[in-house]
Amino acid sequence: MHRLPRTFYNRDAETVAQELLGMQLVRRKDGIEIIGRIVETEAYLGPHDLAAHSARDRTPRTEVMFGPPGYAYVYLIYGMYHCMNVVTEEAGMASAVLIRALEPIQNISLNTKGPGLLCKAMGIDKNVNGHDLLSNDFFLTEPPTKESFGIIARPRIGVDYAGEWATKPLRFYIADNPYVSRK
DNA sequence: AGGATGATATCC
DNA sequence: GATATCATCCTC
Repeated sequence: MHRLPRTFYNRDAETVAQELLGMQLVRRKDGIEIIGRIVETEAYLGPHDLAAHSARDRTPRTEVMFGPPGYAYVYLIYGMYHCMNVVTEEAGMASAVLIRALEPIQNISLNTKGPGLLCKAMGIDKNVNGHDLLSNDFFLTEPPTKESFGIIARPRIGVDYAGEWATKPLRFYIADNPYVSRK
């Protein structure tokens, strides 16, 4: 199995968000290999993107977003759920891609339709914030067999506060996939 | 439509 | 130190 290289992540978030569709997220935990296929993502472009966490000042929470590409940015939301992002672009460019839904591939029994639920299903929490995604226990790969699919672009979810940025089509999902969180 | 639930940012 | 806010999900 071949991990995605650092150069994959060192591109603009909009491109990475689309190319992550169909890729597999692998997590090795307690001797078990958990695998999910990414079916839905959202791009957060940087400080100029009013929906991105990095649009506010650089803080301890968002520090990872400002770092080099290929690292996990994980944070607690609404006191109960975690959200997982992949940091994109070179250090200093605070952009990232939110993983919003997975199709279960291996060792997943819980619901993975939604950013909070997929983190719960894969055992992703703040302990892996800042984790290198070119590591041996938490990484992304290309699927063994490549399949073609349509990509749908829609406005991002839960960012109504972001003015004109709320309506930009930066949410991407695989057409007709039953594991997308919502249409 | 409203509640759970707590870290974080932003005020005083 | 206090409070408003949240890139969510579930139940009613």
